[in-house]
Formats: sequence, C-alpha cells, structure tokens
Amino acid sequence: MRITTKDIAKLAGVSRGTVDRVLNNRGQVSQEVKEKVLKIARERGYKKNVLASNLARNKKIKISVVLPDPQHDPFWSAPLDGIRSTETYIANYGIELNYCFFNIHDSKSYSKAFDKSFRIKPDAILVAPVFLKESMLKFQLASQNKVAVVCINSEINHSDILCYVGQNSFQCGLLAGKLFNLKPLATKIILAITLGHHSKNAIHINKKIEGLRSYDSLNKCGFEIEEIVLEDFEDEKARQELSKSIIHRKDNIHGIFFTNSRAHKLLDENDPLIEAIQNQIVVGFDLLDSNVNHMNNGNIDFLLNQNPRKQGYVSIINLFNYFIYNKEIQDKVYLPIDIVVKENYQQYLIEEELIMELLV
Amino acid sequence: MRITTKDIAKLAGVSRGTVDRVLNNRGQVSQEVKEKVLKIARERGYKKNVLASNLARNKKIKISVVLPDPQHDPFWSAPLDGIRSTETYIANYGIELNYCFFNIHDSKSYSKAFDKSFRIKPDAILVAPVFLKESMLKFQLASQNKVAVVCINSEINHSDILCYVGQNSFQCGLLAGKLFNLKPLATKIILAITLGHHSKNAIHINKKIEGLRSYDSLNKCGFEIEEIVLEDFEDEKARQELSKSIIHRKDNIHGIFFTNSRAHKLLDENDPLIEAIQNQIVVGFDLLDSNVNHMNNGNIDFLLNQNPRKQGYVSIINLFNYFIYNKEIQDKVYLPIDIVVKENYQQYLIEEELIMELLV
DNA sequence: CAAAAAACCGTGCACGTGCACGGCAAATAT
DNA sequence: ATATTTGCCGTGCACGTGCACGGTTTTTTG
Repeated sequence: MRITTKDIAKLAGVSRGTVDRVLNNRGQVSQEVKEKVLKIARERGYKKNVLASNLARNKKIKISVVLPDPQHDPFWSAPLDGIRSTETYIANYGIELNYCFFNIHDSKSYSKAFDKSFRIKPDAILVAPVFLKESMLKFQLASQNKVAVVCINSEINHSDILCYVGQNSFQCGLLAGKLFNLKPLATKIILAITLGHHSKNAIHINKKIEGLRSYDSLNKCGFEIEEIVLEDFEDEKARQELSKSIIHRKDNIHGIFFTNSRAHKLLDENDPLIEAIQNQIVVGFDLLDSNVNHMNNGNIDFLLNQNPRKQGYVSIINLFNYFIYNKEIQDKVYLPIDIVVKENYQQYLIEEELIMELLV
Repeated sequence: MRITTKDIAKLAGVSRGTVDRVLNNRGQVSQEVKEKVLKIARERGYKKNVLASNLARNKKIKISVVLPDPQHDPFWSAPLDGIRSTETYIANYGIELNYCFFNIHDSKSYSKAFDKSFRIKPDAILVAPVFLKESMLKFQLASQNKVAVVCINSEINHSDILCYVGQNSFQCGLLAGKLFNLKPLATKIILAITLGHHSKNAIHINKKIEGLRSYDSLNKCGFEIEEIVLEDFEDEKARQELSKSIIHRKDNIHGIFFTNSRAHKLLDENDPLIEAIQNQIVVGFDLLDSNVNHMNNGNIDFLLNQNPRKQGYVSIINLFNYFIYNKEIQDKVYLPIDIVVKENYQQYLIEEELIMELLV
C-alpha cells in the first residue's frame, strides 16, 4: 500500500496542503514543519501518484513536431509513424502534438514550418534540423522562449538542445567494415555508393564512410574504398552507366556499400548488375520493402537497420519522461544499429510492431 | 480537447451515471438511450481517460512472478531486472508484483513456489515453466481460478496460457547457420557444444540445433554438425579433455556453436584452445561480460542476443496492456535475435538501459 | 385494482494531487 | 494604539471515472 500525501499529513499533524507545499517546493512553510514532512516522506518511501497528479494539474503540454513531409522523402514516414503511435497514450497525460511539415528540399519551407510551430506556444519542439544554418537561429529563439528542443536524425551540437535522438553514423561505417571483412579479402575495392546526395545529408554519409575507413585502418584490412555519388538517382541513363561500370569491374570488387536506404533504386530491374554482384558482399540500409526483397533474393547480404520508427517513438517518450516524470534525459540517444539478414528480419518487423504498440 | 463522459451526458440529455453504464456495458439502460449515447461517443471520438479510470477504480491488480532464483542460475537476473524496472511505473496503475522464487534444479521447489503464488489470489501469474509436467497441472488450476498465465522463456503449448514471451530457438539455429556460412567452406565440421545440459533445457537446445541443420539443408551448405554435451561444465578435467580434442582437430573444424550462454566457461584461461580457434567462426549466446570480453579479444565472432532483460520487461508490459488498456495481446511474442559483434555491442548495452528506463 | 417487481436513471462520494483562496497570528509600520 | 504586512497554514474545489445507493417510472403479478 503506497503512502499518500494525506497519510503524510496525518503523520506530521499538518494539513494536506502543507505537505503539498513541501513536496513541490512551493515555499510558505516553516523550516521545522518542512523537515518533519520530508523526513516522513523519505522514511515511508513516498512516491507521487503520477496519474492523479496529471489529472489534477489539468494543464496541456504542447509539443510541436517539425518534420519533413513524407511525400517528398518516404524515409520520414517511419519516424512519423513512431511518433503517431504514442499519441493516444500521451493524450491521457494532457500532451498534445502539433504537426508542422516542410519540404525537405526547400530550406525556406523549413524556416516557415519552424516559425509556424511557435505559434501555438509549445512547451517543446521535436525537429528534424536538416538545414544547419537555419536551425541555429531557431534554436536560439526557442531557448529565449524556454522551449525545449529535441532533435531527431540530424546530429547538431548546440547548447540549447535538450537531446538528440538518432543514429551514430560513424558506428554504422565501422560495422559495415566488419561485415565486409567477414569474407577473406581476395579483391580489395569497396564501392561506397550514394544515390541522391543532398548536401544536407552529406554529414551523415561522410561519417559513415569515415567509419568504414577507420575500421579498415584499425584492422589493417587493406580495403580500397572508392566513393561514388549519383546525385539524380531517378536518371535512368546515369544509373545504367553506373551499373555498367560496376559490371565491368566486378572481379576486382570486394563489396558494395550503399550509404543510404536507396540500394533498391540501383538494383531494381537491373538483372545484369544483380548477376554481377552475387559474389560480392553488399551492405545497405533500412528495411524498406524493396530492400528486403533484394535481401531475400540474395542481392543484398546485410541491411543495417537504424530503427527510423523507433527514432520517432523514443523522441516523444523522452519528452514524456521529461515533462511527466521530471526525468533527466540523456542528451544523446544513439539507437542501436541492427544487423538484419534474411534469417532474422522477420522478427525485426514484429519488434517494430510490438514495441511501438506496447503502450498505446 | 478530448470529450468526456460529462460532455456526452450533456449532449445526450442524460446523467453521467447513465453514460457510464452504457460505455461499460453495465446494463440498466433503455435501448433507445444506449444507442443515442453510443452514437455520440462514436461521433465525437470518445476515449476513456485511463488515468482517471484507474484512479477511480481503486482496485489492486495482483501479479505473481514465479521465477528461478538467480542465485542458482545467473541467467535469470536479467529477466528479473526487466520485470523490476517496470515496478514503480505500474504501481501508479495499482498493479502489484509478488515474487515467488524457486530453485531451478529442483522441481519440488517449483511446485511449492507456484502454490505459494496462488495464496495472494493473483489476477495473473508470470511464470518460467521450466518443469513441463508440473506446469501442466498448475495451468489447469490457474484456469479454474480465472488467473491469467504468461509464460516466459520456455515455450509450452497449452490452451490456458494467455501468452508466451521468449526466444524462437529454431530461428536462432537458422541464424547461426547463416553466420557460419559467411565464410567459404573449406572445412565442414561444426561443433555444437552444450555446456551444462539439463533436461529442462533440452527442448531449447535441440530446437537450436534443429534450426542449424535446417539452414544447412535448405542452403545445401554441406555442414557436418557434431553435437557435444558437457554436463558438468565445472569439472576442470572434462573441460581440458574437450578442449584438447578440439585443438587436435582444429584444422577440420569450420566453426563452433555454443548453444547457450556458457561459451566463456570453456574459453576462460584456456589459451591453447583460444589460439586454436582463431580461424574458426565462433558463435555464442548472450551479452554476459565474460562473453563480451572474449568477443572483444576476437575469440568469439558473434554473440546472439536474446534480450533476456527485455523478456521480463515485455511480459509485464503485456499484462499491463491487458489489464489496463484491455488490449488483445499476442499469444506468442518472439523477441528478435540480435546479431552482436564487436562493432555494435556497445549500443546494445545502451539499448538495454534506454528502453527499460523509458517508462519508469 | 393494488401491490410487488423490474427496468431505468440520477446523485454523490471516492481515488490522489494541484492550486487558488482565505484565515490567523506575529511582526512591522504608521 | 491601530493598520498593514508577512509568514504560515487549512479548506475546498477541480480533474475524469467507477460504483454504490436510492429514487422514480413502468411492467408484471396476484
């Protein structure tokens, strides 16, 4: 039976109001009484009933969610989904989400969305700060207005940020190196292929490649890492050209590292290429259906899963803990990088469903 | 702004009590009024405030936790930890845990613990049913008393069980096969070594080996899988003998599959053995410190992580959802099998901490 | 037709906490 | 000496829901 403020009040010989003032540091209490109450609370192990507290507080906590519109980049539907899955749950605690989408290809749209997010006077902003320069200004603004900021997916170091949730790109690269190294090295070249290289993602991708290089030098593998960027991955002609050059050199290639989730863009309906890379180790990212298909067909050996959905989920839960449970939250939350292969991917799908739904 | 029963009452022109009767199917309401209320609730998207509901219900939900005492098998401290981490959180919802430990080596102790767990008249029992025969009787008893039963770690098929949370051992074996197959096959023999083979675990371990065999035949690898059981893994002499025989045959061994978490028992301070298996693929289970050390030193290549802590956590959260949110829960929850290597294990440690603490 | 039973519905308290308000005594100001 | 301020504390309502109780109307029974 957990002790309540009423119990403490009775034990201390004061009213519940006084106990309340003590426990919430509202002042207006004599030192003597204060110590007495605190002593009893400590001894009896008082824990506030968060449910009752929230019911009584009866104040909405507003969180603005500033994300790229999934229309322009399907990657973002996963984090969004993770966020949405918490909504009915946190609504009980009086937390409201307010969505402001922007076009990931347009920095002005980003600034506009950020400004819009301020209008509801939020207590916190959850943002994917894909535009560095613009973000800096907004963070300052947020700090002045005492709005907590949580960043997702893009790691920016800024003193006014409450926390970052996302991937550790360098670690991804290291891990990829390990995977390439599983096979004895007859050929040396590893192609690091980036399809659709936007400047905003450059940091991520560079860090991944850096990680790969680092693995190489740490373990003295002798990789020859070659970076290839295909900006416009929808350009059929450029794609064909790239694939041809790979086929041509296939006997010298040890592995292919697709640095983002778009491996399928090159592999789809590209039979000669697929045939050519059967003996190479192919590493890609994210469990998109089309990627998984290629994995099941043996065209991709490993998919590194960065848990995009969990990113969204964890961001919100973090804020939930911050506001509702007054928990100190870690300033960096690097989600684990799962190694997914044909033999265990099915369970990762379950995992996604399960953990997300657990508390909804 | 979410609609409340009071709002519905006003809209329907009835009292809140009537709305309550309708929404909770307590009867005593005319068909006419019932439909009217339900219509409004549906239209306005009424969702019960679970916090207020629980506060008002003011009835304890008692869950008995029947687990092996970690004293006798350190494996169980992880699931226990996962369970404990939920405690303060679910206490807010009036859920109480009652622990009944037993000696994993003693079936009588198991029966006794189970009986003891009944004494508090629990609403549910979370049990690790390591003893098959004894469990069957108890499950029936539970069913008669309308006590929900959740099984953890040992998969038993029984109609009276609400759900199972644990590993999919067959899948573990399949996955291990994949890992062995990463390296071109010059040698064929794979040693499946089981240290401390208790009959109660036989099912698990056999399923793992079955999975491995299945991978072999599905992919026509040509493995020769050899099962080795060392019952008393504390017997120094037997251990030395085993290690000698491995060293002797090392050039014919493709890989070693430690079928449980005790890989370290054979490797610890066994330098000649360690040296002998540098070229073989070694797969073990679970992120015990000693296993991780061996992984970092290159003696173990892969550790399959079965998330023992998460097993405990998910079991409780499942029951939480069942009782508090009235959610239909899946009857089988297979936690994903993580492939852990030197390059990503650190983040799994974080993961453990993070997810567990999220809601506490 | 009266009495009993059944069907239906409203009221009020409880859960544990936050918070506004007001009260009372002592200290200070006028 | 009276008025005002300050420090300290208790009271009471609110949050949204569950549930017991009692009341009123309608139906059934003898």
